[in-house]
Amino acid sequence: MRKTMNGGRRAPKIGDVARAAGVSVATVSRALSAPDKLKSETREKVMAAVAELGYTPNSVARQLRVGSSRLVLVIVPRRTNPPFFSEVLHGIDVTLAEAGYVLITGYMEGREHDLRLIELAASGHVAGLLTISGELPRAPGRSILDAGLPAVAVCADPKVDGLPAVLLDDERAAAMQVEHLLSLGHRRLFYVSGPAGNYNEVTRHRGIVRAIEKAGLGRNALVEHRGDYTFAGGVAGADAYLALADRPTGVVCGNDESAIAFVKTVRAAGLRVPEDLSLIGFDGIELADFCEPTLSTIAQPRFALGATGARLLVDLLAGADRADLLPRSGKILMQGRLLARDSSRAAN
Amino acid sequence: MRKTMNGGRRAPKIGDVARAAGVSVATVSRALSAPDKLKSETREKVMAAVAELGYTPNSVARQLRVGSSRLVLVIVPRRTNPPFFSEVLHGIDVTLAEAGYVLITGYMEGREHDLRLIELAASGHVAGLLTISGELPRAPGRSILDAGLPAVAVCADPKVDGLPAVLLDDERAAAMQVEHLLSLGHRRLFYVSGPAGNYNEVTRHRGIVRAIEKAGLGRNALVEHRGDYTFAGGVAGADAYLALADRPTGVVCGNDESAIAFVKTVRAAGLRVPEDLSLIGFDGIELADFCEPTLSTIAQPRFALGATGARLLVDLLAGADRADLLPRSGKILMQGRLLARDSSRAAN
DNA sequence: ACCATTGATGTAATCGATTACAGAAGCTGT
DNA sequence: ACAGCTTCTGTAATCGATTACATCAATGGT
Repeated sequence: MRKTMNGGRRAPKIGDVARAAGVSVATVSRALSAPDKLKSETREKVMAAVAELGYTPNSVARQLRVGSSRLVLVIVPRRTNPPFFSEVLHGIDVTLAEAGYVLITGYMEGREHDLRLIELAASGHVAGLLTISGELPRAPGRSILDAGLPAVAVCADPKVDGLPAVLLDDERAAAMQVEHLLSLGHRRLFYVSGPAGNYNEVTRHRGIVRAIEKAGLGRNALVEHRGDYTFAGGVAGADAYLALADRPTGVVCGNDESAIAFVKTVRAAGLRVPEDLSLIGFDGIELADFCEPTLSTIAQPRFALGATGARLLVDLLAGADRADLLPRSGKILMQGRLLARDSSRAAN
Repeated sequence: MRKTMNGGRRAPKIGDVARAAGVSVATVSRALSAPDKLKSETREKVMAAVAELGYTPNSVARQLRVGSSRLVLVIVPRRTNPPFFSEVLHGIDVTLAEAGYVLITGYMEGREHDLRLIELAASGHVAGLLTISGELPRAPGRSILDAGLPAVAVCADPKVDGLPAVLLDDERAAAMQVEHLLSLGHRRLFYVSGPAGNYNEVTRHRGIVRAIEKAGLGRNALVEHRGDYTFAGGVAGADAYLALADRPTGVVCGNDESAIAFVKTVRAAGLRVPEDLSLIGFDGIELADFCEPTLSTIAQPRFALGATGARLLVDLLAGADRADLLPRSGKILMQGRLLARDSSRAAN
């Protein structure tokens, strides 16, 4: 099989350009990477030959020689919320591109497959790593960090000790959910949580409890129900809510997906939102603005989370000192934004 | 800056392994790529040293030497439906991994950024290309195909002449929408289309018209409204529908998103689905099963589309003859599947 | 007129693997 | 014991760029 298909011509190499321009390969290389070291006359001669032949440097060879790559591998878990992460990826991509890097995504699927990602990282192709779930591919006796690549976690508490992270200030954001409902006059709240032990859940739960304490309400102002951030979990939460004798008028959901399921379920049971109960979600997904009624929620700064994480990695790759970029905790917290929409209104 | 962080040790090279095992570099290389050419005793000695040192071959060097890569670049347009494509990507990823390739995704953002992708392809890092929108990054005077990489389009009509493609049989699928509603006894249909000129729209429209003709109904059995596959387009379509004096009882939507918007809008106007009108969407997105009422639709075989496209590329990369893998049209068509749910029922 | 200095370019070593070829070792049959 | 094989392993060329160092020309100062 021919290696190239464009008319049988093989890709031009630096030597071809040198010959065409009547100079040495060193001069061609310099024309491309350090143009001001050349006499402008020579430079133009080389550039003309480059354009003429359609030369693109073979960056595999370049990488082998200089030992550094312009590729950043972003680890994306398979089981995740695509609309949410697509916007985070966008922020990462734009930031990396501005800094001259190329984003490549590696999906974590499972054991055998993930080994491939570890090898990719160890193989010298990749300059740095980002993970958007806090997790990294693992294999028995091997870690993707063995290769010594700089790495940053975005949007999640890193499962790896000491990994720098950029994430939402979950405690504050959850407090904002509570404060919103309390400010509307609701005095008792129902909470559909995330899965037990989950970092987001633990942190947000703390924010909720503290906000209630701070408002001077007792612990019985909060009725909790264990959810799991899924649609089905929202349905189950609503069923539990409907079964209560004395229902709180405010509902805090762990995310928008379960909030939408909650609304759908209580409406099917004859309750009206927001007339009978006010509800607030978490995440700010697109759908939250399309559903009926539109959903009050806390929007995560998705683009900014990705962009900030990527910026941090780029600075690390440039050799900046970790201590100069990060607080001692190793975590940069970003703030959520309250979107007050139709699913919440003043208690009567 | 130190290159590695794992205690200052640099990554072991093939020479280090050779020394540790007391053999030559050629033997180490063979132990890894052609184990049966070695005496088992030697092989085990080498493998022990490999494990001991935690050696991973530098695939940048390998690639430079052998001239072939195991990376496949998947071109993903930024403006696209993430939940839909994430499942397609999954199919691609699994298939490529089985064949020993690694998937990397490149997002198309716009001119300057896309140039980076062209350079990545020309740089020797990449073995082959997949596009999931039919489009490829372009820059003045350059095409990503100049590098001569094998390429395949999935899920879309290729905008590039002669690019092999794997896509849905849109004409048949659209005909299935019509047949479903006709079989339920609806005799007049309202159609919320996709944007004018769009390949999917043109092809599906043909399927709809032919299905109606085949049923012996006249052209006036179909009322058409120009949509654009968005939520807002669905709202506008519903408004047009509501303004009709004599409303058809069957509604065909170009996709699920606009179908959901349509339902929401007509219900707000007091109509009931499916009591007053039956409706069918297109795509089979998750949400179609969560909304109220659950949406009848045509599910695209998303995983299979990705897997089949990736399989095709892998075969091409292995040197298979294009003519042996593809029909003369250059397109492999896959069938949609009817999901009859609550939004459609027998006409009364 | 000559040496020192600067600037521009060329020569060749280098990155870390793969692999053609050569050479060594072990067998077999006579 | 030796030619003729086979089987295994080692030596060194190679992939295409970058870059340290060498070379050469031009310039300036005295």
